[in-house]
Amino acid sequence: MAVQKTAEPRSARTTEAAEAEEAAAGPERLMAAELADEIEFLTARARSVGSGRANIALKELDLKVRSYSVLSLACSDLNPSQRELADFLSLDPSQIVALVDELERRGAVTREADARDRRSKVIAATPEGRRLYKQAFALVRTSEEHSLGELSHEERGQLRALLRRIAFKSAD
Amino acid sequence: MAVQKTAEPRSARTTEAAEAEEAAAGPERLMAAELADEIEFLTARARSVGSGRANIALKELDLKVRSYSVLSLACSDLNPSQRELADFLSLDPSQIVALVDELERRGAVTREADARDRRSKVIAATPEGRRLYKQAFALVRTSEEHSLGELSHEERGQLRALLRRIAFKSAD
DNA sequence: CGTATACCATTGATAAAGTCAACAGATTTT
DNA sequence: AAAATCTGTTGACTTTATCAATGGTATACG
Repeated sequence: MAVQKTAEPRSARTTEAAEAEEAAAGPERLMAAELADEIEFLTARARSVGSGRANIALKELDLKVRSYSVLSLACSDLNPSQRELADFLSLDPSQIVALVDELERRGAVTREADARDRRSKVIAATPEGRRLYKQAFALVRTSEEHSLGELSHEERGQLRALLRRIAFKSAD
Repeated sequence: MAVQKTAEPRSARTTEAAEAEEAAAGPERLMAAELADEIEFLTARARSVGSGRANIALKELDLKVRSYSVLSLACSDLNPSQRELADFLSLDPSQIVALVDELERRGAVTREADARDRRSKVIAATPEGRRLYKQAFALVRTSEEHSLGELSHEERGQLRALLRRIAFKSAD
């Protein structure tokens, strides 16, 4: 119904500018701006669309990328502590508390006191947590596939390697 | 359960590990986790550290990456409307209102009614806004330089190109 | 023509996320 | 043993995100 024709943005033939390119129209007319060359802006936008999509996909499991990330790390055999989760996920320790609370309430993870340092608690996934993770992983996988669809396997490798270097710069 | 094995958990100064470089220990023990291979996670973390640093740098001008981005686009000669800013920056239109309000209050940008479509307002930078942008750009530049320090010029080009493709996927 | 529909900027309400200080228990340092 | 540091936790508070509703404007359609 009523195809909204986007009303020819700003480049409407202004008598004089007739020969100009015929409106790249899209919402991406601004790609010509200087900002669009800044890697940090592109990173921010990429993550926005990516995690946005992932959140939608995860909704059917009542998860968000945040809780998914915690669950994922809990499923690793690395026995992360909450502090490590906070550092790794760039979150405040208090936010981890809430996320673990929720996952624990759902029976997906457990807090077990670390024998070596009784201050910290290691987060581990329950069998049920692992089942949940499997499903979530599949959804995220599909979502990511959708987001990175245009990139070849090799290009993804490049991108991953580059991002890893800026995401985990040594202390400074 | 009772996984007391797990090789070398956290500290445990096992006599033999002494010769190794004193534990890469860092908060990045978890890089071995599956999550660390997901591009979207890396993207999220990269933008977190990046915009975090940029925000700190911009504080001396009383700007944030958000307001800086708006200002930057206002300084382009593209005459963006608020709607376009919202789309481009992945923000809600109502957030743009607040950001433009602030910049306008500071005399950095103006809202001028679009002659072609009186619903929309084009955001343009004042001379003072351009001066402010110049300073901000320098700060962001330095900050970004600090974040991407390890990447060669060529690698930055690759990264930029790859990010652009996933940040601006056509509609879907 | 006029009316219905869609759009833009704006406001306001509400939820989610981020930031910070303080605190108890545990560990390390001195 | 005392001081200093760390971990998880709570709570207050700010910022950001999300969504519905509205007035003014433009387009579509009959």
